[in-house]
Amino acid sequence: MPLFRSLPEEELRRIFAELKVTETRFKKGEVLAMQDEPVNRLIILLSGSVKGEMNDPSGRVAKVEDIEAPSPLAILFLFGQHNRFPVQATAREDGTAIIIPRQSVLRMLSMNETLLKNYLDISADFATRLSRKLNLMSLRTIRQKLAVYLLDLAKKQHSEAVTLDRPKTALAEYFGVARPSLEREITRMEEDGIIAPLRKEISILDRQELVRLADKG
Amino acid sequence: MPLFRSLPEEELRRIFAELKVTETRFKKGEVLAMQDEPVNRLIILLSGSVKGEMNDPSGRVAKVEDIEAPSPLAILFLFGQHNRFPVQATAREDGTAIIIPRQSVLRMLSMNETLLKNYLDISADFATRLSRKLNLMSLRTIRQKLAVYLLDLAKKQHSEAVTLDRPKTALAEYFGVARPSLEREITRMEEDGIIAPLRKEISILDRQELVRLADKG
DNA sequence: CAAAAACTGTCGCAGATGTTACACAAGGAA
DNA sequence: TTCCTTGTGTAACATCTGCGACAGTTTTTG
Repeated sequence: MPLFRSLPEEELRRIFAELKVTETRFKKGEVLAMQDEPVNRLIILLSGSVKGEMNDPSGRVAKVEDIEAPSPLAILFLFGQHNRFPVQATAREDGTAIIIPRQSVLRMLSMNETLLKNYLDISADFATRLSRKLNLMSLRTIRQKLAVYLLDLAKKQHSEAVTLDRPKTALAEYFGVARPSLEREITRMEEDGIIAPLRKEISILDRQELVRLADKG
Repeated sequence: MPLFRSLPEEELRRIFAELKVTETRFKKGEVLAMQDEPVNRLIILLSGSVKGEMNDPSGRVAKVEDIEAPSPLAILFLFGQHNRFPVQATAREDGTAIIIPRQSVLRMLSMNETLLKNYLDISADFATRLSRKLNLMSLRTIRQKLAVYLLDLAKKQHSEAVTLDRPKTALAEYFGVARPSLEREITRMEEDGIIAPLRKEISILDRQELVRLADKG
């Protein structure tokens, strides 16, 4: 559990003794937090997983985000003026979570500097992901997004032959583009000799060109 | 100064006495932080203003963000694993700032709960803005973005006749679209009887339709 | 005040993307 | 295994958007 990393168990126990902390079980399909509901408590997944959905009033579901235990929900929005859940959080499977009211979180963080550091680190990591995605979404063309994404994957996987970390369907959704459009662009980059795609495996043939695309479009 | 709001001056003085805090002046055009430079200190603008730019290696400038005093820079990225400035920060005019090393920020926050709360509130507000922009960028069409943006403005300004809070040039950039495309869409929505635009003043004629667009596209 | 810079409004065309539809492959569940 | 769900690959066509250019207006600056 990243939030409590490096904390001696007795210290943790001492802190918890002073706080209002609830542990709860939830079942698959249960709604842990409604969209636009005020975030007045920190929900930390201990086990299980949760999906975040934005519901159109038209009934359909829009964007999706998955969160695996152990991880906090909406930690970036616990404080501030407009602190509301950006998505509806629904359990994907049975699991457990602990719930800490905002005021208790505040007290908890001021009780232990390591804990505070952990909290800030976790928040910053979420913010970084948010920022990265925003950068990706700001790119004009699908080709450009692909270039950035592939280079990023190659870096993470330390290889010029990358394996997509999600199905292309999900990747298209992540990019905010239509799936066939993404496929088409992959095909075109293959025709241009930049990559060699095979299902989820994509080899980078012309790294220089990818870098050029990522930088300049 | 939001970060130190509700803090008695003597308390503030007591805290500062224990920390490494530097005050600095900067001149117009000076670079306060390079893009991708590690964020190992908190920079708080006391006066003046700063622009954030992403530089393409091709020389041109990409996205822009403006920050006015009093406000911290890159507060969301001070902690965490990949803590680097997302943009280059350049002074738009002469001004002053205080600089606090990361470690001192940590100590400072654990010394006073009000200060901690302020810090978390400010962070959350930035995260909220980031999240809102991401949502906007995720919308497929310019028409949809406009709908969401106008409804948001109308809410903030408590009126159906809104005044754009930035030039259309800047709005197009914020949307990540070409300016003429934005103008065209405004014209079309006028032709459709949804809005009545005049320079920066835009009256909402058919709110229902706007809401429908914002929800479903 | 005058000049420069930034902003607004509009065209036409080329290119990028969305949409819908279909066929097939892969993987999981009964 | 067989069914069923999800993912992959491709095509044609309509639509949306980007781009460059230009003229006119407003705002800023010296």
